[in-house]
Amino acid sequence: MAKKVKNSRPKVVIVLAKRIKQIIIGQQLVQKNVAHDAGIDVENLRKYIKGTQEMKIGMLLRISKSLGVTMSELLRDIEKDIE
Amino acid sequence: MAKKVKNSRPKVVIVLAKRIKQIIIGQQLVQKNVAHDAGIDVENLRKYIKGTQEMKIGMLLRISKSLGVTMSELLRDIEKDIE
DNA sequence: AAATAATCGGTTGTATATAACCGATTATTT
DNA sequence: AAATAATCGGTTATATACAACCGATTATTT
Repeated sequence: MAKKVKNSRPKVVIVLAKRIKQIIIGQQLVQKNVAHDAGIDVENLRKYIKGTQEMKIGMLLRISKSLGVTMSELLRDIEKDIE
Repeated sequence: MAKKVKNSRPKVVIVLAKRIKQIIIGQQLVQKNVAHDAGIDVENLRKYIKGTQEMKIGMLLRISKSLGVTMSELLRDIEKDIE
């Protein structure tokens, strides 16, 4: 049995991913453009959107900017969504 | 000539470090305790405080919690300090 | 229906985070 | 002044981020 339960991202990563996705959908952004604006490959952005890849602070800044929101806005009250 | 100019952390890392330090000083927190609460070695916390080490989102959450602030508060308007 | 774009889960290789630890130095407490 | 704690810049080893890319599948556009 392939026991590849490797989906153990911190919950904050998962919730952040959902928020990024909501912004993209809500503002009808195009992922390819968001990725380009953030200076990353769209396939890699997708991993952040799906929550399968955690990011560092520098990347959070790049992505939040390309989404047109501040990091603070992106993370507002996220602690409530995590517990 | 030892040309080790390796201090090229993203500016956001540097500014975040200053903010963490300000909170610790302002609230007269003890680094050793902050580190313990965050579940990290105090020497490693120091690197975040000095801005010599970038962190991932999960670590940001741990440290912000041990500082007694939310990530959103910690990052408020940080874009203005970076530019 | 065919063409095109988006999505998905994956890969490799390099850079970097993280945990744990260290000795020397500086700062604070006794 | 001596003892103790904090700071600093460093280390090693392992885990993981990131860039770049991929083929197959799904979704959308033509």
